[in-house]
Amino acid sequence: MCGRYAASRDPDDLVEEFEVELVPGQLPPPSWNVAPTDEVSAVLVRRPRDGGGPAQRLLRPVRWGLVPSWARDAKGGARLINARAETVAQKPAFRAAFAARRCLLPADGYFEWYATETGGRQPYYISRPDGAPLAMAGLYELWRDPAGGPEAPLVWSATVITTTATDELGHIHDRSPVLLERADWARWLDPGAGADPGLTGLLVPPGPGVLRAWPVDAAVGNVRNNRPELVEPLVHDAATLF
DNA sequence: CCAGACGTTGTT
DNA sequence: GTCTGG
DNA sequence: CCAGACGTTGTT
DNA sequence: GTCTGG
Repeated sequence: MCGRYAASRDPDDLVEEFEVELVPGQLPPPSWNVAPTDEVSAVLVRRPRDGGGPAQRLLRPVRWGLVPSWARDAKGGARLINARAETVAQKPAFRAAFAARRCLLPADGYFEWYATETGGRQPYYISRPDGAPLAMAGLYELWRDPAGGPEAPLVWSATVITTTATDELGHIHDRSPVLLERADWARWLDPGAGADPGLTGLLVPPGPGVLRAWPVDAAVGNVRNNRPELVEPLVHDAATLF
C-alpha cells in the first residue's frame, strides 16, 4: 500500500501546520500524483550540522524510496517505498533509520487500487473528511554514492511505514499508511527516542472515521498525469463509493 | 573465513 | 513473465 | 503504485 | 553496517 499520493500544499501552509523551519533550497512543487523516486517534503528533527545549538524541526526535500546507507547504488531504493510496521524495527534495511531517523511525510491524501471482481483495478483517493493534512509516519536515510568519493553529495531518501487496514478501508486494500496525530508528532520525531520501546505503539491503523475514500479517474495510474482533478470523486455509480 | 543479501506489494 | 522508470 | 519495456550489431 | 548461508 501507499505507492502513490497527493501533496499539493504550499510550503507556507506546511510550515504553519507542522511548526517547522524551512531548510534553504527548493521544496518539490505541488503534486497530485506523487510517485516513487519523486522528491517529497519531509518533516524531521536534526541538530545543527556543527555541534552546538538545539535540535530543529525542519521541512526538507527527500527522495521517496529509501536508500540504505550501505547500498552500492541508489537504484534499489526505488522499491523501498514502504516499510512494514510489524518488522520495521528489526529489518536490516530499516532498523538503523527506525532507531535514529524518523520523519513525517505530509500528504493531502493517498491512492489505492481496488481489485475488482472482473480483474480490473479501480483507483480510490483516501483523505481526511476534516480537510487536515495526513502526517504519514516515515523513516529517512542519508546515502553517499561510494563511486563518487568522500566529497559526493548526500542523498536524502525516505519510506512510508504501513500497517493493516481496518473497517471501510480494508474493503479497498488490506494495508494502509501509519498516520500520526499531532499529539504524537514530537515523540515520534525526537531522535533521542530511539530506545523507547513504546515507539512501536504509535504504529497503529487509522481509527474508524478518520479517513474516507472515493473512486477517481484511472488517469492517475500514469505518472505523467498530474492535475488537481485526479483527486476528485468519480461518481458514475454511488454504490461503488465506500 | 568470505560472499551475498539486505524490501514490499499482490497474486496464486 | 519480469524488470525498470517515474 | 502503474506503465512500459523487454535487443544487438555496425555505422555515423 | 550487519547478518545469513555456505
